[in-house]
Amino acid sequence: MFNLEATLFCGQAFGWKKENSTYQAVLDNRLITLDQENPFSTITKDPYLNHYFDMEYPYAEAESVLQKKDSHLASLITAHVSIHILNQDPFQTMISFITSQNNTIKRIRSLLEKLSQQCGREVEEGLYSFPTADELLRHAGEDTLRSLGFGYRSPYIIEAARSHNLLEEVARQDDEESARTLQRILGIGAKVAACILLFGFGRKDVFPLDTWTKKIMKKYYPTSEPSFFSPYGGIAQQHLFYHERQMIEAHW
DNA sequence: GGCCAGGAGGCCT
DNA sequence: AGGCCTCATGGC
Repeated sequence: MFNLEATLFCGQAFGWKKENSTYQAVLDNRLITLDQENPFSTITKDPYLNHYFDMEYPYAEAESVLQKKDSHLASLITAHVSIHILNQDPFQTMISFITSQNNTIKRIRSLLEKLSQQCGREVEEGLYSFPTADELLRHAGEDTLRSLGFGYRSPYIIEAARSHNLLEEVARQDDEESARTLQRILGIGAKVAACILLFGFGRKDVFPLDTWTKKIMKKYYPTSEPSFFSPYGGIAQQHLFYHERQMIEAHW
């Protein structure tokens, strides 16, 4: 059991939709439908979903270590129950977080959906898979991406698709070296590289530093660095980020 | 209500 | 330090 809502909508994945009383996404050319009331039986029965939702990772232990480290995080983890880090496809993760730069979650979701419609396969009426690198390059050039609204990120996405073979190297390298490898791709800097490693390669100790998490560090941990949360920086970051987003949404 | 800056989970030059 | 695509948002 974990917090599915937080896991799906706290900014690590952009393809899930809340539809009637279900959550839906296309994963690996398959339409996945989870019942909001009872999603976990579906997940645990399906080996693919079991891995996608990272059910094999010992979250209880990681959370316990983080809770002992600091009281702020302790209360957040207690409140959130458990947020999992999804094992997403590395290529999809790379394109998604290139798209995310200087952008809002709403627009990121919309852009990636358009990209899937343009380049992916229609798995069910109106529902498209996320394209592979080859599919993307076959069905879209820089001009197509610009017309879809990707703006200056368009050449970055083409470049990343052409460089998708680097992802195999990344998988074999440690956190620091793999971050450097990713940053060889035009349009990928330190922040986007960190997101790809955490959300596409399960690197639980990578802590993406962006405008939000920098503010969070300044506010709650003015004398600490993200390495304070090691070896679970990525998990800590999810709880800190999710909480800060909640505060803003609650303000409405 | 309409207009217009400044910002949005960065990165490049 | 500035510029970049585009769009939703808030301030006048």
